[in-house]
Amino acid sequence: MVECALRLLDEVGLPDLSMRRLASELDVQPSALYWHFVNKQSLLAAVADRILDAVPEPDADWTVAATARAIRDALLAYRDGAEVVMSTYALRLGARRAQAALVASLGGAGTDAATADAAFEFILGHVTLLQQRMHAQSIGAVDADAADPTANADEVFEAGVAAFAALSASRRRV
Amino acid sequence: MVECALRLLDEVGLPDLSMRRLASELDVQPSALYWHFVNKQSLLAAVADRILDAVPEPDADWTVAATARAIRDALLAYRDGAEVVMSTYALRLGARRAQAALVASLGGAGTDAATADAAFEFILGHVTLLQQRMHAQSIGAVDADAADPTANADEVFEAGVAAFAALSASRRRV
DNA sequence: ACCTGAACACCGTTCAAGT
DNA sequence: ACCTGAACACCGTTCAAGT
Repeated sequence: MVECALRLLDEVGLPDLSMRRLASELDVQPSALYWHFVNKQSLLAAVADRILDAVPEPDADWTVAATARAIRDALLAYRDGAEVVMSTYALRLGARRAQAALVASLGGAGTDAATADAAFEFILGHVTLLQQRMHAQSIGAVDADAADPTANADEVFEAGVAAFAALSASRRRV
Repeated sequence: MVECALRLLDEVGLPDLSMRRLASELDVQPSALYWHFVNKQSLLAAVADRILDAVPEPDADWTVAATARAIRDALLAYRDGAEVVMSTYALRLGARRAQAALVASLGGAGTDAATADAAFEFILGHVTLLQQRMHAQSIGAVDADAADPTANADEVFEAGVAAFAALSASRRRV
């Protein structure tokens, strides 16, 4: 059922992922879904967890850049993946996993927890905006003369990662 | 009319900011709104621009930290402010203003544009998550024994800002 | 344990018609 | 130029009742 929701998300996007549509995809009445999940929020939280399952276990041998890229790629693997994770982040059902991976890469606990959180917030913001632009582009709701907005996404991402990696390196020197 | 939408947003939050509700607040039929805006998206884009109007003009004398804080505070000034800006960011109707301010603070054009974009993505991600947690808390949809999730938000924000400020400083040294 | 059927209180958007 | 009235095709969620 979460699998079906994940597949549907990738097909139609978050705005069109409705309980009714998911139900009909499962050949079931909409009300049937509420035996399995109390509401749509918790269904989406389960979907968000599944998306972040692709992030590898925390490992201190990974660089911040590598971990950041792994998280980014997990979010990019499904349409509107970042927005789903963001919208259910408050419930903290998954996410910890990704943050733990970042903490490990930053090389230490304690003082680096805040930096890991900040790095995670950057990644989520980055990918959400990127996926939004991808959608706007597919709709054609963008100036035709404007340059492909997703073209320099990698450059921006690397700039952000470089900032956090530099901070991490300077701390290690201390 | 945008003013009314802004006020309503702050009162009821983004999920409850419907065209129908806004219409009734204006003592008008819902269909009347569509003479002024083609759809809800463009109405929200206008609201997003209004939110970012509070960000000061680009000024090279401002530090990255100061500019970042100004943007954060503009987003925090209205309920769900960051989410509104994110959801309409693809259209690029405002946002440029905030990014220009960051570019100026980073002290230069060209090579720092990507860093400014990354910093902006961090701020948006940070505040979106913060406001989401604030909402979850007001609903009580969070473990009662968990520590106030907004408590260390400042620390996380400063850690992120420090990362971008450090990168900017090291570039200046070159 | 798991699902149906029917209802409740909503949505965004369109469009002829009014003034 | 600006708004109404009525409709269309949807929503999330609840709850008695079925099996």
